[in-house]
Amino acid sequence: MNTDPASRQQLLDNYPVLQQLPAAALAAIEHSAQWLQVPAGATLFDELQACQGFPFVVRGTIRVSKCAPNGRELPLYRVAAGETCIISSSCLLASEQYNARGTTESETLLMLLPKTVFDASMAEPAFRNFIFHLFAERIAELMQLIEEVAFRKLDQRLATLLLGKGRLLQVTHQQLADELGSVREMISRLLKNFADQGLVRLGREQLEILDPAGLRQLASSGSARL
Amino acid sequence: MNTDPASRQQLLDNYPVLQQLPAAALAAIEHSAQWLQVPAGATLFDELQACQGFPFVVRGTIRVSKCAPNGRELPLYRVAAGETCIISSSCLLASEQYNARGTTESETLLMLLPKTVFDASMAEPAFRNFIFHLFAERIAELMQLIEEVAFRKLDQRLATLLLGKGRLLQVTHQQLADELGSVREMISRLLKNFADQGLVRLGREQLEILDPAGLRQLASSGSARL
DNA sequence: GTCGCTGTGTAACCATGGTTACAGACGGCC
DNA sequence: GGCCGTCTGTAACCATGGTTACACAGCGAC
Repeated sequence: MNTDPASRQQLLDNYPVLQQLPAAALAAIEHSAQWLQVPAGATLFDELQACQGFPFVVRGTIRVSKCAPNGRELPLYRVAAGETCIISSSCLLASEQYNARGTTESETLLMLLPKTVFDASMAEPAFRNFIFHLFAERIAELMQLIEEVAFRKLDQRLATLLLGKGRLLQVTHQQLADELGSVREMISRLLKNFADQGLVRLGREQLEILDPAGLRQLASSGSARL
Repeated sequence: MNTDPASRQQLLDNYPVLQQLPAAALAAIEHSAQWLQVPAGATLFDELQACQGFPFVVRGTIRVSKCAPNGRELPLYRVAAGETCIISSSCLLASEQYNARGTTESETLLMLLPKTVFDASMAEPAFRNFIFHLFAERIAELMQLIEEVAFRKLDQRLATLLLGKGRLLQVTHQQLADELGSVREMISRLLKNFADQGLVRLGREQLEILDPAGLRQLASSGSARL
């Protein structure tokens, strides 16, 4: 198939497990895999769709999210280069339909492995272990997310979101809202609050963090609203 | 170790995968496993605790849930005989701490496999596949749960909960509240609503479903509150 | 410049659901 | 019967967060 050598090298660099496979197995994968170059914002898969194949992300990231009927959207996790999409794995293994949506966040290059070849590859211990360990790691993230949406308040979640991304963020309120499964107006409201308390300074499409410690405290404990 | 023959047979019946293992592997498991007979309501593991071992449930069920600081509790899933606990698997594989609580729902008999032996067993393809497939199946349930708590309203969730358990339920309002991560008063309120609409009839520690179709409709679509 | 798009500020309103605080009902036990 | 514990009913209140509806600011295209 179309195998641009540079991309192939990137694939192998990002997924070292592929080099641990027997030559024949790797050849089988490369022979039947389909390469896709996708622009930012494209929908790779959606709810109720059958899973076509297993994606290896070579460049870019995929954002996997649940969508509410009214258009709100809650991101579940992201798949960066070298990682795997547990929903895809899960669907392929259990032969189920997708139960979330996957969209590209930036221009993305991926190699798509057909279900039959994915199944065959699972016979390889190295490959199986690779998938398995990423599965295990992602579980904790999902648990964390459940706890977040079920029990934590929006201002706490927002504060958490703002932390650990440097002093100056280039984001719109809408993007923050999407990240939390909320709406723009709520974010504006809460951010204004934060600003009033001297925690942040607001600007068009940007946000300066003035008091990380204060934010951290707000994130973990009680709120101070409206 | 203490291996009551009847329990051993139950173990093998519930976990056929064990019989597919080489005799030596099974022997190793049986040799180092620890049997536990636990009363109902006992806490098997809790958040921030290291994972001691991998449980095979022979009789009874384990309820795994997230706990909010204020005492509210949201069940994530249950582990019945023959099933596995993905949090335990995940913790053992990733060497992480637990991030949820596990309690027995009834008197429970389980066989606990130490981490070292669990790791060793993962070398067996049959065992690995067994764990893996249950992993895959549980993922969808967790996604479903995230969608529930993030987007669905309490009356819809309650209606869903009531369905598919027969005409006459023996439950207290408190138990229903615990099942949904809510509080007793809300459940009473909503149930009274349901009763006013002729969907159910209420009684002490019991609940008769009069109009399953109506409930189903409410569960899937719009509400009618207060 | 001005048109128009995107992003922001803001206020009023409303739906949801949690909290507090009782009263009473049922049933078991003495 | 009387006492007590559990379960239920209910109402008032409040916090959270989503909805609606604007006004306006920044900025690029023309």
